[in-house]
Amino acid sequence: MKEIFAGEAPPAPAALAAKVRTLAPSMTRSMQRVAEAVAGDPAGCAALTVTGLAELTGTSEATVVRTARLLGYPGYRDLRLALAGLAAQQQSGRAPAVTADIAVDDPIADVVAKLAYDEQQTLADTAAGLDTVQLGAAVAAIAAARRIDIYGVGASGLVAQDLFQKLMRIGLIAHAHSDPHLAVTNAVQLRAKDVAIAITHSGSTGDVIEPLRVAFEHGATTVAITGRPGGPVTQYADHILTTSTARESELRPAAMSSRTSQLLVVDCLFVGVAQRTYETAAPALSASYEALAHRHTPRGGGHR
Amino acid sequence: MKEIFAGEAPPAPAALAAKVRTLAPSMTRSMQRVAEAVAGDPAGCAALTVTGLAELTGTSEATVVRTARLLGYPGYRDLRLALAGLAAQQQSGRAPAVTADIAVDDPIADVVAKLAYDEQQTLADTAAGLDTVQLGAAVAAIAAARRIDIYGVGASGLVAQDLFQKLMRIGLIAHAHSDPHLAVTNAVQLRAKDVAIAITHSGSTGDVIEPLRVAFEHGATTVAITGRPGGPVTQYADHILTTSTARESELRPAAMSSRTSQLLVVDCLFVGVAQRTYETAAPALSASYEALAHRHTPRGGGHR
DNA sequence: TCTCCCGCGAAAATTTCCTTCACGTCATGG
DNA sequence: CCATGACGTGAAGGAAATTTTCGCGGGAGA
Repeated sequence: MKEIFAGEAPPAPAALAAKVRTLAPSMTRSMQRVAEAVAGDPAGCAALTVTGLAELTGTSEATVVRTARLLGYPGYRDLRLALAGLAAQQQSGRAPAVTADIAVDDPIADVVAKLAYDEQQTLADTAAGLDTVQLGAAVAAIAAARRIDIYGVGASGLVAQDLFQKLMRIGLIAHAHSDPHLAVTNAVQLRAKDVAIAITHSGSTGDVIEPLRVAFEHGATTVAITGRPGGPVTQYADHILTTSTARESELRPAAMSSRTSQLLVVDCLFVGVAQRTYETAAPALSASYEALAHRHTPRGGGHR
Repeated sequence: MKEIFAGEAPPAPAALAAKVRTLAPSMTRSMQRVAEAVAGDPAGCAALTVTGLAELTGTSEATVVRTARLLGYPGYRDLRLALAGLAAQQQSGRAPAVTADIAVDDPIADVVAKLAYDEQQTLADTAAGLDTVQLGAAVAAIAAARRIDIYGVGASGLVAQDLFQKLMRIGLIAHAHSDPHLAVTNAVQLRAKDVAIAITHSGSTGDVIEPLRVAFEHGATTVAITGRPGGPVTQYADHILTTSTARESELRPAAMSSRTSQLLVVDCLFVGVAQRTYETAAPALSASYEALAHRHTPRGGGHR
């Protein structure tokens, strides 16, 4: 007899390389070897059985299956199917144009091209890896919230500010906290139907986890935007939105691509909420637009 | 007796439908049913086991295997892999239909796709439209500056903050001002060899132009990051970096794409400067990385 | 009507996949 | 310093898939 399985995570088709990168930190050594092989040569691995892949990577079949599970598939068989699909895609599509790292002596034009390409890639990965169910749930919670608190420090703090500005513009009551103490003291005020959002790439930033935990324990709906879906922050999160992790280099800190990824997620949240609250959001948006108009000097003229 | 099969035809990747049609006449009735199902719904069939497909077509497993053989595959397993590949291909083929505007009733998945696509487009436009000569000059000025002041308000204020954080991380003396009064009072301090950067999408934000003008008149090198290369701000700018302007809509304020564009420019500036000051930038970067490690809760499952 | 041939599927045989369990290893805490 | 626990790991056994074998049954030709 067959049972329809109401899975929370539909397996990823093309977002596999991204998923590998995202989940790599939470993998064990052997699993990383398997994941690496899979990401490096999808076509080749698709031709192998569990046993074959286990031998190739010098691990056991159990490890291969475990890796497949971690990547979101029910078992190796399904990973293999996805692999075949991926292989076919990058076969037909243009070559994935391996992005060289940025070197110290790259001419400035190359820097621009590489950065733009990398960020585009990051966007594609993020979009592919984003769980729309979780996103929808988060949107619904935010749209219905009495009040929204957003936590982020460092580079993620700017993303938190960005979300705050956007939500405020459509008339929602939101706050962005970058001071951990104030964040915690404010989190205590949250109740059911309020929403708390934590933004942290590493998923283990204590200054951000702590207020989220408090909010969680006070019954608020909690959302985590993180690049590590298995990280500590997720244990207090009702909804988890995963950002993609691009490989970093010396001249290209992780903060750069994680920011791009986080901003896309934040934009999605915003547009989703704006859709749901269209009746009030639309007038609020145009009102704020109007209000700003007079701060623009029509010609470079003076001012105050 | 078993015959090693010296196949003249390696399995067909995408030409499956054609093959089915070609071989249909030489098939028995049951095999035709199987072939038809396979050609009609590759994705669906790829999800089925031999038994499943046999049941679906009202035939037996043996027949399914026979059909797979006839189509040129060693067995059903390989047919299934090819099917998965085919499905993935024709899935990706229908991607670029996302150019439409975001509507109020778009499902959340569409919102994600459209936003990602738009931002990718913005990045490409920005990279294409960026004047590398101006960029190089700005980089040189920043790398040699005694001090860097950055002006931005509203959404651009966050970009200013981002640049500030980055420059600070590589040991430069930078400030980001969002308070126009403080900005002006600080701009008075600037001298030759100092750099002032104004970030404004409209190019006519008085609060940002004013401090830039003061800096300009005090002999500092001035840079404008704007979407309007002819706007008022440019009359006080030694170097102009143009950001791209994507079309906006009701649900997608201009701030969204201008921010993406501005951030790319800022990243380019940063990497360029980091290259030029590599000797000091590299250690500073790793030092800041080290310093942050302590703020992460250890038990995250992380390595490295 | 009988016979031969071929399509067809049930069930055995085999491969592949998954699960369970026990053994190292490392880190923690006494 | 050793005891203790947690975890990563692979080996072996069990489940499920795939492939093969084999025999039934139906139709065409004689």
